[in-house]
Amino acid sequence: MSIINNINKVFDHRIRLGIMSVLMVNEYADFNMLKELLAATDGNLASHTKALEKADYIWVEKQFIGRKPNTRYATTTLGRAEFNKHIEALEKLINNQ
Amino acid sequence: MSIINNINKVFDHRIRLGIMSVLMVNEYADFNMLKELLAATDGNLASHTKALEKADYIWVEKQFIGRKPNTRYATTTLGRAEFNKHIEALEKLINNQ
DNA sequence: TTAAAGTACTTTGAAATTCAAAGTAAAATG
DNA sequence: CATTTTACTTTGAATTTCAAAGTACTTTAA
Repeated sequence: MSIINNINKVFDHRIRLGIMSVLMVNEYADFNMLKELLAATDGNLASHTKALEKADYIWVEKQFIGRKPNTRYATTTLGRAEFNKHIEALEKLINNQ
Repeated sequence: MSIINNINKVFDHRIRLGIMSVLMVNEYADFNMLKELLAATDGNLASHTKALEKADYIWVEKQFIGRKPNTRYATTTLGRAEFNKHIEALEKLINNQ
């Protein structure tokens, strides 16, 4: 078992780590909120949210606000658990291995 | 300025994060030590050390131990500084953004 | 009222990155 | 001395990342 064993590949990328960090403290965040907070381009953000969706770490809710489409994201139970595991592994790696 | 502004792209990958973590607490680590600690394949480890070298975050010393070649790595001053910045940014992101 | 510009995403495919298999060269083993 | 092992490096296929372009409206403005 290596020292990076519990570091989750899905959270390797800073944008995905950022999305999760936002969603750990906000019940929901919509596309534009994430886009602004992370300074990501549309296409880029879409692919990273899709990767987290595919892993079943976040889920997506599409609705209309007034006449405008709105896409918002939230963590799944699995996502929260995996994120916590990842953070713990990160701390262990950095502080004492 | 986004919430992931000081997250360093070079440290996004778990193997590179692992290499740096090892080298922050060990003055030197050789190829085989890193390979074992990180459970990486030869080619994979070589490309990640090369990436850190290219960024000037680590440097490489090639010597012979007895009759065998030995490649060992150590952090640069820049590497240590950038790693510390990264860790600080990670903590900020995870704990309060 | 309809043309132009903006919003909210999604799709696309080129570019960059990741990865392990294969290669190299010398050492150790039998 | 033939074979295997060690210590890496090279290679290029596979995967991932990225932003430009596309889609489907809505809003503004003439």
